[in-house]
Amino acid sequence: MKNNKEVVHCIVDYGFKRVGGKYKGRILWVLRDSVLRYGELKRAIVGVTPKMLTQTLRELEVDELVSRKVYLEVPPKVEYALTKSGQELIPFIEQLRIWAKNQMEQKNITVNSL
Amino acid sequence: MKNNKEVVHCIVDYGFKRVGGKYKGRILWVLRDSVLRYGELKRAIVGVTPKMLTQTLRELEVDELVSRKVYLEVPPKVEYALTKSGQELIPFIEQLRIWAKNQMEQKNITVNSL
DNA sequence: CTGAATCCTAAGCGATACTG
DNA sequence: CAGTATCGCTTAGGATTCAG
Repeated sequence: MKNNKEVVHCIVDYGFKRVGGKYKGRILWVLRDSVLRYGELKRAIVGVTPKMLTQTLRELEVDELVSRKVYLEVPPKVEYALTKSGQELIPFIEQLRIWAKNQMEQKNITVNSL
Repeated sequence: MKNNKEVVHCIVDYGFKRVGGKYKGRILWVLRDSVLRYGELKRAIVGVTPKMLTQTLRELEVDELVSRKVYLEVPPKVEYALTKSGQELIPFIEQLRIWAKNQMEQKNITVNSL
């Protein structure tokens, strides 16, 4: 049993808690313009384990940033998409991305391509 | 000795890593329009311990989001301020804050006032 | 006043195996 | 295909004390 009492100190705090953690930002970003299946997400988010992917998707679902649609087929098919709230987050992630891009160029940092 | 090899999977990942952690967002936000001394920051960021405050400020310094100015006086006086890169981050935090405010209103969430 | 040092806990995360 | 279950590690973070 998990104790879900989250202490929110201010509005900014609340906002960062929604998109914090190791994978949330990347997941929201890859879902920005396409609905993706579980396996597609798994391949897109390099390095994520099934456990963490599922866990993170559940949290995003609870916060209503991502929706989950199950197709009753064999083999199973599940699609993930941004909700309206999730989409509203994209422009701001885009800003962060532009900022990050500039920083990385200034500091000559390159992306780790496993 | 700490191993500083940070694995960056993509640009968005890099961006979130710069502002991630429990206090970075709040610190950047309170510094948005004022230069603050260590003690003032301590009072502003409710619940932070000196260890975490110092540690977080050091990380922000290394990333060059915050500058540290020491006055050689007795008693000591140290001022923290946003750098140019840090200031460039404010619009994005502001957007996130607006988004969070809407979310909290929709969900009837209130801020924890210790 | 502005921290540093130490010790400790919790939780986030990883690896692996298994299933309807 | 889309997940669970289990175990174990690592590290972020907390509590407290001390110091220039």
